[in-house]
Amino acid sequence: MGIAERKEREKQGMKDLILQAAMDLFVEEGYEKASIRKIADRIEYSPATIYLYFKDKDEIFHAVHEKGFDIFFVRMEKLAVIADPFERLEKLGEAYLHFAREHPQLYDLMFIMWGPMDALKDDTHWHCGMRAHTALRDIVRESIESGRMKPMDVDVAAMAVWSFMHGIVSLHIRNRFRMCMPEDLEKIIPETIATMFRLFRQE
Amino acid sequence: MGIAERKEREKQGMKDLILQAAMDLFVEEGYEKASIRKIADRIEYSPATIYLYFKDKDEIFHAVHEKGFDIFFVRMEKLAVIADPFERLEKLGEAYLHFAREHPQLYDLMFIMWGPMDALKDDTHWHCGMRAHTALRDIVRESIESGRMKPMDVDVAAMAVWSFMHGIVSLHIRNRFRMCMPEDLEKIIPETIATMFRLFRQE
Amino acid sequence: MGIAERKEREKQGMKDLILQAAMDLFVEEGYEKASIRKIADRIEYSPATIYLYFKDKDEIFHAVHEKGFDIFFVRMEKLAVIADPFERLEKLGEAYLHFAREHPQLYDLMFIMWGPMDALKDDTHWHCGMRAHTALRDIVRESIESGRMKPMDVDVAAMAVWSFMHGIVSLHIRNRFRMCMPEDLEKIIPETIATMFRLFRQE
Amino acid sequence: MGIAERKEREKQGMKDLILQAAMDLFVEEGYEKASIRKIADRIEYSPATIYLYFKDKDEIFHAVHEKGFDIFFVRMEKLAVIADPFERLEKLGEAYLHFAREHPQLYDLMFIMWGPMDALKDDTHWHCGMRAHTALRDIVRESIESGRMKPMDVDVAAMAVWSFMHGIVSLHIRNRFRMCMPEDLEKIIPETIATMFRLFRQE
DNA sequence: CATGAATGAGAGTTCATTCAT
DNA sequence: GATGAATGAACTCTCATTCAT
Repeated sequence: MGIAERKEREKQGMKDLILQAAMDLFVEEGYEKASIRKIADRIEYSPATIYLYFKDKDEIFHAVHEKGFDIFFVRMEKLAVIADPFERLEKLGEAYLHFAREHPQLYDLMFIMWGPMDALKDDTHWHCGMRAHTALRDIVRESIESGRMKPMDVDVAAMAVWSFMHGIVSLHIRNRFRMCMPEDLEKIIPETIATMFRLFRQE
Repeated sequence: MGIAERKEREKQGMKDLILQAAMDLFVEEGYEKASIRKIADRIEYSPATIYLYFKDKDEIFHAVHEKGFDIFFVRMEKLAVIADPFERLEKLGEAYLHFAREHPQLYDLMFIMWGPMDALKDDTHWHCGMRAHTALRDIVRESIESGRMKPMDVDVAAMAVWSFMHGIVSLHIRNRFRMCMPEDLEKIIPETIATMFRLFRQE
Repeated sequence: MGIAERKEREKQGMKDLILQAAMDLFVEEGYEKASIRKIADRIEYSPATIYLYFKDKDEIFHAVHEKGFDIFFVRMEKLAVIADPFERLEKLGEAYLHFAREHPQLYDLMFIMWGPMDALKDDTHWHCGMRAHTALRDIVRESIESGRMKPMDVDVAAMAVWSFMHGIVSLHIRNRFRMCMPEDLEKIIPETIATMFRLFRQE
Repeated sequence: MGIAERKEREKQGMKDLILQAAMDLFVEEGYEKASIRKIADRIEYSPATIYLYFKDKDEIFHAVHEKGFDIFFVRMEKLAVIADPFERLEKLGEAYLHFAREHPQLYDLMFIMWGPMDALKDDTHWHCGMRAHTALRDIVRESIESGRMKPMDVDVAAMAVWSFMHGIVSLHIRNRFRMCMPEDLEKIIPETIATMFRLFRQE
């Protein structure tokens, strides 16, 4: 079994190598300009080799996408141990920020970038987004029901929280906060997030 | 002077014609897929003609960008007549949403898309962003000072408001709210915005 | 008007240049292997230039095709002056042979080669073939009705004549008569054709 | 000797397997579009395996070619039992038609297609053609000598018969008889062949 | 001023083929 | 004996851009 296993591991390793290079390129240049050739160049393989591991450009994009959500969900699920739902929501916000700062390229890909989105293959993407959104909604509902969060419509609250978090994170990683000095940003972003959650908290 | 003036006017007219077509195309197909040839076809000139008015595709991109901010600022300035600063802030939020929904690809271009930002040409972009941000900060400050908005750090509040508005608008535009039915979105988005502003209001 | 005319002539000249090179290649290497690049190389232009004159590879193929039939029909029509229908038929056979020997590549393309034949664009091809076949049928009918040709079903006779002529010509230009010395072929082919027509003649 | 023999048999078995798949593919998609990979897929071996049995695609082509002639000759030889030479000739015509209709792409490969005939490898092809032609000539000679066929030069007659048969069959196979309905073709083709032979017969 | 003509570069993709294992 | 992995070369086609006219 050793051989088959090793082969499998090597195959996965190659896929990962491609995905990493692809991700970098997608984020650096956007989906359209990131070419199979450039991906191949970067990992020092021939373009044809890419096609041994992925059917086409779309498939690469979706694979990177999925990989991003895998990491994302692992992070999210670690918060499940926090008993107080509102505290869980706050930590979720922090985790969201950290994820975005640690994997700005992935975040970009997952939540900002236009992909091919053929509707056909969109399933994965849609499913991941759905799952994340449902999780958020559940936490928000619990928070409100527990009386720790101001009473409001659950869907509205979930949309508000996600929108705010996405806004701050995406403006940040796309460098739209240039009016602040980087060292100030380091402080003001968490502060802004904290302030927002304070507004939602039921005192 | 008459001749030179007329020539200047004609030249500007041609530039506008090109920009309008370019904007439409960027809007319809995105930056990458909007080719010079397609722009030329649309205004029934030859591709070469475009180059008499703009150095390259980048320059068109930046000109469209600027034009977008022109439209944007005209909208914003109409709100100056509103006396109450917090009400002005709320209307600003509404105006922001309407701008984004009426010109989604323009919003995309201005606030989301990377574009070919060669540091060099980035000046314009930076300047526009700065101007918008300063305007927002002023309104926020006035709102807090007038006691109509909860007291908090001005920079934090400005960042919070902008982040939220950008977040909701960009998730919407880039189709990340697919979990809601379009007709529901129509209602829930304004509701969410209203809810957010209520949280900021000093009761 | 001079300028427009000259331009038109030059444009047609370029088209002809491309078509000539394309024809050579189609025949030398077959439709599949004849690439746009090779056509471009042969006329010492860039591949992209080809696309200024023809939409795609199909269009080139069909244009060559049409050109072939143009030449073909001019030849055929010259025979209309011959009063006796059966003699006209015999001369038609000779003309067919001469056309094939003078333009073996065109003949190949028109009557042997597989093209793309998308059914969609097949119209031209179909139409040309139809026209040629109808002309043949008319001559055959006249020949029989005039009593100069043995009485038989017109459709059968037309098919027989065409099949025979095509057979001998195509085996010839595709070099399937290698068992005969070239100088013998020169004699035996016309002789065989003459013999065939003698069989059809009503003595 | 047993082992070597078995190995040889197995090797031949594998070759046959490949050839069968190749033939099917050539038949279904034509030579150019039939890729080594597709052949390999079909027999569920890897593309590399093909190269253990055949040097390259050309060699496969020629082997299929030869196989085609094998089938062809088996058919032809079955007619040897017919005593009357002219009747044998007529049956040969019928057999030729049936072979072409049952294996149209094989016929195409053997008698129409250029293939990658490197002069070098052309030997086989030439030899097969020669053999077929000689057989035909012999039958024709016998027919004439027996007085059942009109007296004429043997070479001329052989060429005429083959040309006609090849013409009707190849126009049919390459879909140049589109002016007739398929169901009409079914009747008119055999009729035309019968008519032709009647012309050759000595009454 | 406007353009027709041209092109180099590059896109995604497929193929026949090789070779270490 | 069989193959997984790899690749160079080729494919059709589109693009931004230039330049002589």
